Amino acid sequence: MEAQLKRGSLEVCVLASLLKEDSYGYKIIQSLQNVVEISESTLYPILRRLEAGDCLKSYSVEHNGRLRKFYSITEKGKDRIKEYLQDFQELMNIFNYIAKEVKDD
Amino acid sequence: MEAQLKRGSLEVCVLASLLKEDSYGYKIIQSLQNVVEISESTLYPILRRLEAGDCLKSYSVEHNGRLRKFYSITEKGKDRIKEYLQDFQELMNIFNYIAKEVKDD
DNA sequence: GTATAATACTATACAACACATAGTATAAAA
DNA sequence: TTTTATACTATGTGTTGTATAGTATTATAC
Repeated sequence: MEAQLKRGSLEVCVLASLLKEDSYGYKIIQSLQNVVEISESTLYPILRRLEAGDCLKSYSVEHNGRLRKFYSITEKGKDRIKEYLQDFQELMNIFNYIAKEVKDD
Repeated sequence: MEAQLKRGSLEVCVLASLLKEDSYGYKIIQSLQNVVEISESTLYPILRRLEAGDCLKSYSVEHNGRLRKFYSITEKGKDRIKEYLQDFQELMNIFNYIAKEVKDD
């Protein structure tokens, strides 16, 4: 899958993965494996950006002597998901147009 | 609509608009108005990129003393559209996952 | 008992692309 | 005669997915 097409969706995908329960970097990657392949170099910057934008809050929990950083979604994060779902309808318009032109050709 | 979400789709949208007949910048913007709002500053770079990538060919036609640049889609351009339609299925997976998580929450 | 894999991050840098802004220039319409 | 429509080019910016590299611990396999 072309990288450009994922733009805007990956962040929201990460947000959505935190709706049911808080999680941390490594586990998020695992839990999304069936949905989309997301590497560490993609995920961690996303987590930091989302936290900087108040869509996520984080707290650290000690685990085997090391700190594990957990993230939880905020109300703003939930709003962000809703906006995405609406925006995607517009993207579907574009997709439908392209599919139609191909079919008619 | 958030700009990032359009990434990768606009180019293909322009390609698809040229399937039925050749066209030129200004007219492409008009013909896509019902599908997606695309400005000059977005379209013209796209046309140049697509031509540089051999997805489009161009030729100039004199019109009212000025040259009007027409674009026609190439086989490579058509292949590009097909790839997009496939990639979009993967994007739908992401969307469906997000919608599901929201619903279950 | 040592090498490998899994866990769990941070930091730096790059490339693609949507879009803003500005500039150029002609023709038609008000 | 001023505005609107037509029809482009050029330059620069911000976002974001991803590559690469580095750090450090624990568990598993040979």
